Amino acid sequence: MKILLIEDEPELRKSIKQYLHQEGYVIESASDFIKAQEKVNVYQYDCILVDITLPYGSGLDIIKQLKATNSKAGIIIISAKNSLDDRINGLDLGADDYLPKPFDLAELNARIKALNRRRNFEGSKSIVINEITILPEERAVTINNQPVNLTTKEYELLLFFISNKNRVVSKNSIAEHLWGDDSDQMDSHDFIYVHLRNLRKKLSEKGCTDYVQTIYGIGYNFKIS
Amino acid sequence: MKILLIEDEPELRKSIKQYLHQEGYVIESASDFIKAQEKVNVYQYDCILVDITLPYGSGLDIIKQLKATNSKAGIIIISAKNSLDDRINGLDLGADDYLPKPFDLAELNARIKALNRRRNFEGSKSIVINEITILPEERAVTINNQPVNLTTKEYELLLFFISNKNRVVSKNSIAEHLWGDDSDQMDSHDFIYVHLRNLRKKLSEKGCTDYVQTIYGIGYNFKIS
DNA sequence: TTCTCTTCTAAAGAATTTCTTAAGAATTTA
DNA sequence: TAAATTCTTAAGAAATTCTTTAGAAGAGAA
Repeated sequence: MKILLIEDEPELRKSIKQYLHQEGYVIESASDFIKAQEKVNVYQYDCILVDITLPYGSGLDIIKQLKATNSKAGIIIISAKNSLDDRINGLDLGADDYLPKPFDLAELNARIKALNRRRNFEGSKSIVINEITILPEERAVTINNQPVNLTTKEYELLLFFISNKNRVVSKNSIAEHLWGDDSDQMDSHDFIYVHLRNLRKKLSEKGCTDYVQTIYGIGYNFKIS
Repeated sequence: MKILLIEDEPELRKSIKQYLHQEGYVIESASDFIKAQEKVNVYQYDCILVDITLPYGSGLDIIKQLKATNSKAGIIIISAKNSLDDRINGLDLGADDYLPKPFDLAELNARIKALNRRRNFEGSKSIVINEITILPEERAVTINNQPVNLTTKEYELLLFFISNKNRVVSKNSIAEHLWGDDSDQMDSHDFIYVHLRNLRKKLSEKGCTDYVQTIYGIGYNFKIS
C-alpha cells in the first residue's frame, strides 16, 4: 500500500508521514507542484493525498493530470481552502474524498481505509492463479496471455473452483451453485461431467493440466500451490 | 444520456420531461421520495435532477443515498427553497449544482450540459480510439478521417460501448441506457440486434472490424487494446 | 402533405451452448 | 476376482441466442 503525500507545509508533512508510516503504509511525499508532477509521472501509487494550494501550481491540476493518464490511484484532497467551489471542483475532477484542514490524523487514516474498502470492493480487477488470469469485468480468461473462450457454464464452473481452491467441492454443491433451485428438479447431475470435461479440455489445450483433481466418490478439488 | 427527474409538481414535471426529451435525452421521472428511491436503487443515471421538498421525504436524503452507494450520476438540485442553508446542505452532501425555482428550461439544459462537460468525455473535445475519432460537440464520428454517418441510436450505442470499453455490457444494460423506462414496456430487446448490426456494418465499411465482440449468452464487449 | 430517413417488427436460418444418452474406463467394495 | 459404483469421453439432439434480411411503422423535414 503505497501513498504519495503532496503538501507544502513542512511540519504537517512530517507529522503525516510519520503517522502513516507507523500505520504500516509505504509513504512518499512531494513539497511542491513540480516535484509532485515528477513523482506522479514516474511512479504508481495506490492513494494520493493532495493539497490544493501548492508552490508553482494547483493541486487540482495534479488531479487532472492523474485522471488524464488513467491513474488508478485513489485521490483524497486535503486543503484549508474548504470553500464549496474548490471542493466541488476537486470532486468533479475525480477526487474520491475531501478532508478540510485542520484534521485529525486518525480521521485521515479512516478516510484512507474507507477509500480502499470502496475501491477493492468495486470488484477485483483481476484474479491471477499461476498462468491463469481472470478479468471479471471483461468476463475474460487468459492462460499465458492467450485468450480462452469459455461458455457461461464453463466460466462459472472455473470461478466456483477458484473461489474454493484447495478445497473439495461435491457434485451437489457445484449443481447448487451453477443451477440454483433448478438443480433439485433435475433427475441427474451427469451433465456436470460434460461441462467439467469441456473446461478441462480448454484449459489443457493451453497447457493447464491437473488443476481439477477428481476425488472419487466425493467430488473435485481445484489444486493450486 | 439518461436523466432522472425527481419532482412532485405534475405540471412542472411534465414540461421538463417534454423539453428534455426534445433535447434528445432519455428521461425518467419520479413523483415522490419513495418512487425516487426505488428508481435510484435499481437503475443507473448519468444525471439526476432532484427537488428538495418531496412527499414522504427529502431530496437531501436521496443525495445522501446516492453518495453512499458511490453513484456516478451528476446531481442538480432544483428547488424553491433557495435559502443559503439548503443550498449549502445540498452541495455539502455532494450535489454538483443548484438551480433555484423558477428557472428557464434553457437554463436547466445549459446546466446539464455544463455538468456533463465537467464530468465525462461528452464534454471533451474529442475521443480517440485507435482509428476512430469522436467529436461529441459536433456529434460526429470519423474513421481514418473519413466521416461516418451514424443515426442517433447507433451513435449512442457506440458511445455506450466506448464508455464501457473492455467491459462486458449486457443487452439489458444497453436497453436501459438507450431507452430508459420504455425498455421495460418492450416485450423484447431484439431490435438491439438491428442497431448493433447497422453500427457494425458502418464501422466495418470503413475498415473497423472486430471491435464489438459477442459474448454469447452474456452480452457484448467493445475491445480496444 | 409528401418524401426521406430512422426505428422497430417479424421471421428465417446460422451459430452456439446445453443437456441427453450411452459405451467404456477407472475405482471401490465384497 | 467379480460386481457395483462412479467417472470419462464422445456424439448428437434440443434449446437458446445471435445474425441478417426485408419491410412496416413512425418521426421529422421540405
